[in-house]
Amino acid sequence: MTPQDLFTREARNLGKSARTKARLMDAAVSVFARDGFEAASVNEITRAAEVANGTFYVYFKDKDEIATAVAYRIAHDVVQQLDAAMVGVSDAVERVSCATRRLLDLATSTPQWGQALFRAVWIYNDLRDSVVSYLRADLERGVAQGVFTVEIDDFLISTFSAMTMSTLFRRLNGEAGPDAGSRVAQLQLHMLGVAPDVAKRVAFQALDPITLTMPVIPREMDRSKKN
Amino acid sequence: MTPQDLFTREARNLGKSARTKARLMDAAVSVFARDGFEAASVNEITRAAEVANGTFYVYFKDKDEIATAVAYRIAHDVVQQLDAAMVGVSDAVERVSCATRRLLDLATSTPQWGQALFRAVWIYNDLRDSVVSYLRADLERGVAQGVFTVEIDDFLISTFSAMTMSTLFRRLNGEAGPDAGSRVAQLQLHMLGVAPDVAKRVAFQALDPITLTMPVIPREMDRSKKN
DNA sequence: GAATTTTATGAGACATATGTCAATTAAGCG
DNA sequence: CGCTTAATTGACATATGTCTCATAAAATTC
Repeated sequence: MTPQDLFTREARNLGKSARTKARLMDAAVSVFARDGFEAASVNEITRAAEVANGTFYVYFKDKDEIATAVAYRIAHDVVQQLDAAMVGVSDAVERVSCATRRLLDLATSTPQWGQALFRAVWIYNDLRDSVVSYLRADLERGVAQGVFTVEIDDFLISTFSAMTMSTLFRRLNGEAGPDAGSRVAQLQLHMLGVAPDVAKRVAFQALDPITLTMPVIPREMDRSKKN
Repeated sequence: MTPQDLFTREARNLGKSARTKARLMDAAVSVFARDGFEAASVNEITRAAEVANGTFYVYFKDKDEIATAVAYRIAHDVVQQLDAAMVGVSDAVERVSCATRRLLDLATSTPQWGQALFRAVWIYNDLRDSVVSYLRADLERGVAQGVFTVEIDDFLISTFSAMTMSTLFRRLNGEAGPDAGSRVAQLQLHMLGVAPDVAKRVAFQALDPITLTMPVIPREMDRSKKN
């Protein structure tokens, strides 16, 4: 179990069944990250999880089921961490910039999750919507505050997200350096109509680092019925 | 043969071998567009081309070979058409806006090619570079003309392209309407530091429509040795 | 129109994936 | 410990895919 195996870590005090399921999900994350959703095979996942082929089907109906399970868990956890990292930031310009930078930091600090998140967002549209749901509010706040001078609609939001996601992609592939978050945030603010000097200052201001962590569930809670 | 079968059309006056190869390439385009590169199978391609399985291997070593052949041809043709559509446009702001809009128009006018182009650009990095090669020149021209106020480097160019490509993706999936080209061009100009009123005017100015067409090679030229 | 070269075919050897199931092993418990 | 239930296993039936090759069909040449 590597430090990347967050599900297994989370389940280490739970029953055997929960642990095996967690192992499968961690294995799925790394196989999806390496091969992509399409190319990944159930065999590859069970091999990575070090369980027999048949074990997989005890926990998941098929590849699609584990894919959605993993994708939604990752999206959920990332959104939660993002939310937590943003409490106390009220200025719209800062919030928008912060969200982009935090998302990139998080995804880069756990590359396999970052990869899986990236791939999942392309495939599951409603998942993408959930990841960017808070974005719309921040953008509209900025318009209300008079700092953004563009019309906020689905097109703008999609384009904005695409900028973030493409940066994530390049970051994960080593094509962009650690300042990529700040740089794309700056360009996004330009796009929204923020004055260049303000954009530069906010996008490059220092941010204390965070990493993706997961709760450890105590043994007592094992009573929750496993599916 | 549907009007989409551009390779077959181009090869209709050539020898049998060239025609069969063209049929395979057209079939590959539509299968790749429908299923993606990974999921596509040689069987599916030969079925679409209405040839036997073995015939495929006469012309291509494997799936990868036809994939690159198709991807590079499409990229090459699209770039060529794009170039042709831009002669006479010298203003940097107009050129940049025009290139984005034309690319989207082209790719949308032949959706299967658009899909294949989109997928290919994600997979073959050098191909992406070739598609955006002229972009750098136009961006630098704009800086020289004093109309763009950002630094032109790989990061900016990648982000810029990602905006175009994500729009292409949504356009092909019906998530964006015919004005998507103008809208994303406008946002790109904002990002580059162009004044909002200029950006709006240039991005939305009328453009006479073009569609993807291919040369018809006369029978005489059949002497070119087939690979 | 017969001979020769080019092109196309599809059966088949081999590989890998999916999902099921009867049998085996491990865990939990009084 | 012995019994019951939960968890795991891996062989197997089925399916799909890749690539080769001996052979057939078609086109070209003389």
